[in-house]
Amino acid sequence: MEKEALKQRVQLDREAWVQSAIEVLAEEGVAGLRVEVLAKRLKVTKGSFYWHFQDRRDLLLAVLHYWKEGRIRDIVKQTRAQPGEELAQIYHVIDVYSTTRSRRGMMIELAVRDWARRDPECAAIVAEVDDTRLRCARELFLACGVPMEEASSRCMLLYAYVFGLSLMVYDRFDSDTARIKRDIAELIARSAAMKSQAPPPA
Amino acid sequence: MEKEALKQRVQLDREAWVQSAIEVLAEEGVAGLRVEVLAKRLKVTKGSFYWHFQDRRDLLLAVLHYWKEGRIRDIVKQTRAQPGEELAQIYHVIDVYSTTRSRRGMMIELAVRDWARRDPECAAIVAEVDDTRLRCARELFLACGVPMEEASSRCMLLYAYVFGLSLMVYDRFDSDTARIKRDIAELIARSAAMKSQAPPPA
DNA sequence: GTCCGACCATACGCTACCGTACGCCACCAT
DNA sequence: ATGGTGGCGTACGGTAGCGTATGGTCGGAC
Repeated sequence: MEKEALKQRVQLDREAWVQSAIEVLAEEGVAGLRVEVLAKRLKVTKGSFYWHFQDRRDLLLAVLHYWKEGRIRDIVKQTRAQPGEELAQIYHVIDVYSTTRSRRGMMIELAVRDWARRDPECAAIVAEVDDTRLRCARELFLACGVPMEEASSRCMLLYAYVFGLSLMVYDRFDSDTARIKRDIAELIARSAAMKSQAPPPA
Repeated sequence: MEKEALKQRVQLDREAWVQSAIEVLAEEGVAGLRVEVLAKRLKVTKGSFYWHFQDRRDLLLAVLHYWKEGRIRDIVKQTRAQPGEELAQIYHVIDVYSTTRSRRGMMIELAVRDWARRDPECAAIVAEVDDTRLRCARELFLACGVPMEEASSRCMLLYAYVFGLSLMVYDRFDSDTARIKRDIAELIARSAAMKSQAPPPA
């Protein structure tokens, strides 16, 4: 019998630590990601931690790679579209990132990016993820008939917008932020070069 | 005679501490903004710090308000345009934020925004700054003949874009990022509703 | 049964901080 | 000159966090 089935309190492995670390990362940022805090959250002591990890840096790098793998998996899944559905998929991508639905994911994203500003190793990971994101999104625009250079610009605008949006505090600016987001999605996704001019999704 | 003139080592005041704190903030983020580190940078001990400030929090709030005042001053200056020069001014604003020229200012901006994600008091300050920014930029669009709702959307897109852009690592994506930035500026600034269709600045 | 190794607890030294208490000194007004 | 005060240094207690050393426990292989 598999041990996971009956025992509530399974032995921890690296992945359990990493997943818990990502939780803390989302809530507190890298600076708040401390060994003893994490151990307390997992209801063990750091004796366990230093069994699974060389040191704190070892955990951080594991978190980074775990995050990268997950992101790239999600990206290729999100940017896969049936022929003819590419524009709708673009709208979907914008929607996913710009609404509060995926708040947790965005918190992690922002924490990692802030981290990357001061850690070259982290910046390299972010560079990989961004490169993948931009290329995948560009494919969608290209499939819609947008020429290469414009497609590059628009997908860059797309991601810069969604990340930047979650950095702003705009409650007081306009009462109808939903309309603004819809209009912006239009501006980003809709090109004069597109063949299909189907209306955006409701 | 004024004492500043001859003595290299002037007595420190609150503002000197705050300015130095903003330096550290840009380099290390709020988490790295420690009293004793700052004191060492100013070549004094923390005995001095606790003379000028109640505690660390007191400094942080002072930094926040100093930053806010500076931002709002810059914003109103940046969004002031001669009649007929409004579109050029929009391009200028995009340019200022999206190039590496004002790297230092952007580092502070990002540090403050990351800070705001976990500190409601900081978030309130950012909200004020964002509100001012958005309203001032909207005026520029309105002056260009863009209707209210579209002006709101475009200025929101503008700032979200410039902040988001500085979070991304896109070196590997395209060799000609300058062209991409120009094209994006076009997409953000140029509306079909505009009366004047003057070409963008070189 | 016993032995081994995976997993974890405990205890320790060390450093970086925070905040406080208090002492020192230069300078200014009287 | 002298006392007061602004500005800073010094010293201290306390906490949080990193990493190490070492011991305990429990399950499985034999």
